[in-house]
Amino acid sequence: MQIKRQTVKSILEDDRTEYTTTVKGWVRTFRNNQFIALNDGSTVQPLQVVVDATKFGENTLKKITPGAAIGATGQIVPSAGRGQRVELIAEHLTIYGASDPSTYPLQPKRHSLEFLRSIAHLRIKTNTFGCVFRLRHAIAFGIHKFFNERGFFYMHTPIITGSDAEGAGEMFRVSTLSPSSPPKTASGEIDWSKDFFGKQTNLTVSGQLEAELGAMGLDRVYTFGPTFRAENSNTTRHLAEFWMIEPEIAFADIQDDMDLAEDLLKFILRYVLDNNKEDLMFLQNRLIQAEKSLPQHQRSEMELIEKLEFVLAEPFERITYTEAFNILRNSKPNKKKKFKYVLDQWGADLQSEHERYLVEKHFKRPVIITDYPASIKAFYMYLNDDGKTVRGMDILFPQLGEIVGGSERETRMDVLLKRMEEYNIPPEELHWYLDIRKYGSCPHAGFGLGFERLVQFITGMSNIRDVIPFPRYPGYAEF
RNA sequence: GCCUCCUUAGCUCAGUUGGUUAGAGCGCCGGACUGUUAAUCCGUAGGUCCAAGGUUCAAGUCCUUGAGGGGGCGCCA
Repeated sequence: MQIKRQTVKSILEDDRTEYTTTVKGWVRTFRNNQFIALNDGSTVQPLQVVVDATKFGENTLKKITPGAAIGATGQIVPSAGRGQRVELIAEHLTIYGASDPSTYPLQPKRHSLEFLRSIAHLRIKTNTFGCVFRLRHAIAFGIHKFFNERGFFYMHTPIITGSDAEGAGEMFRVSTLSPSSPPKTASGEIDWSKDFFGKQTNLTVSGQLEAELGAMGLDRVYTFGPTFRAENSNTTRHLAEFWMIEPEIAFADIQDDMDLAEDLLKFILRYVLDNNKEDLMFLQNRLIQAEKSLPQHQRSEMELIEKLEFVLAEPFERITYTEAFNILRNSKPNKKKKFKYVLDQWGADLQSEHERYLVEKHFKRPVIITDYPASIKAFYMYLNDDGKTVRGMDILFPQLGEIVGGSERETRMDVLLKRMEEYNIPPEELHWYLDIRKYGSCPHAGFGLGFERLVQFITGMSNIRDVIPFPRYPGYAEF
């Protein structure tokens, strides 16, 4: 008789016992020739499958090894041992796929994250990465839920772009021309008009400009898609391929923009605390274990869940660049020249050491900095009446630095054209972007949220390469 | 791109001022085990000490170059 398969999660959440069911998953350990810890990905918790060795042949028992894919049918009963509430007494066992223990790289022990990164195709089977990727899903789902509940429309902006004026970084070229013998023009240069799209194209670095077009008709939209930066960035918080959320709201100013961003971040924290407590608990314990070997002053001040609840409960600090600059200029590390970059001139960009001082030492909470000097921000940000600051805002988080960057957009055609000229962006490149200032322009604002950085913050994973299944970064594009 | 640290068994690591045959835990392999929780117990095997060159009577250990990895910085999300 075929019995419908249940997930481990649904069995563990069910109060009933004394019923027959089927589970399928992967063996984590097989203890005492008797107890299988079975994980099926539905939860970090394993289901204990109890095997009576006398009922099954040696041929079957020998294949129950770490990593093997098996199915088990039997009674769910209250566990006779400690450590789990219920267990399954196996009546039938099916070996779907054996796993050669002499070569299987995952042992029932702690592996380094660096080693697991080198076997990214298998690390998904571990508890740590199971938790990370379940949380990654929950965060993505929560983001869609948040925007849907607020009447936003999910907008798909192009991944291949013919515009090279997005201004957010170095781009990857997309081309079907032969790299060794591309067609040439009469003057000997590569003839891009012969390329697939009839022009030079790249992978997008941002969907913002197209999202602005969307907001001018749909009122409130958001993008959630992959973005690509060909920057040679070697840090724990940069990827060459990452996912970004970019809402854009019409009839809104920078205050509305900040409110939206803070609401979104808090909604997501609430959502994962409500729905992924077990995964968070596991990652929290993992961090506590990892920090035991560190000296006291290097350990986290708060545990993972405590940190998430703290950020959820407290309002983000909102200050202008000028206020931040003054705090930093008068700060101890600045006066004692402990900063690598000592601040003295208004207009200087804040370095990560400054951002971390504000967030981790001075305010001890997320900080939103607004009204940056125009010279260090993008051309599309609304120029304030002072003529030297723009209505941009960055949200800074502990450890990560900038997690959100946004602004109220420049809507005045003359000002926008002047700013583009300063940035050497030819107006004809962005004629469509300028058109929305010509036809029914209105105040609007938006921001970009780095998805992986949010996943990093919530999971506590220190390296961004460990919160995306198959990371891409300079020199690395495996799997 | 810059700075810095690291690379020893399948994994995680130890290896003293350069000195005999390079060690441990886990894993693997063989055996025991019907209430285990990274199970436990007994036994065996397992090494191009990242690579090349150099210094030295002698190099895992010192020097040079290269490769790979970690962390920090810059760029940003």
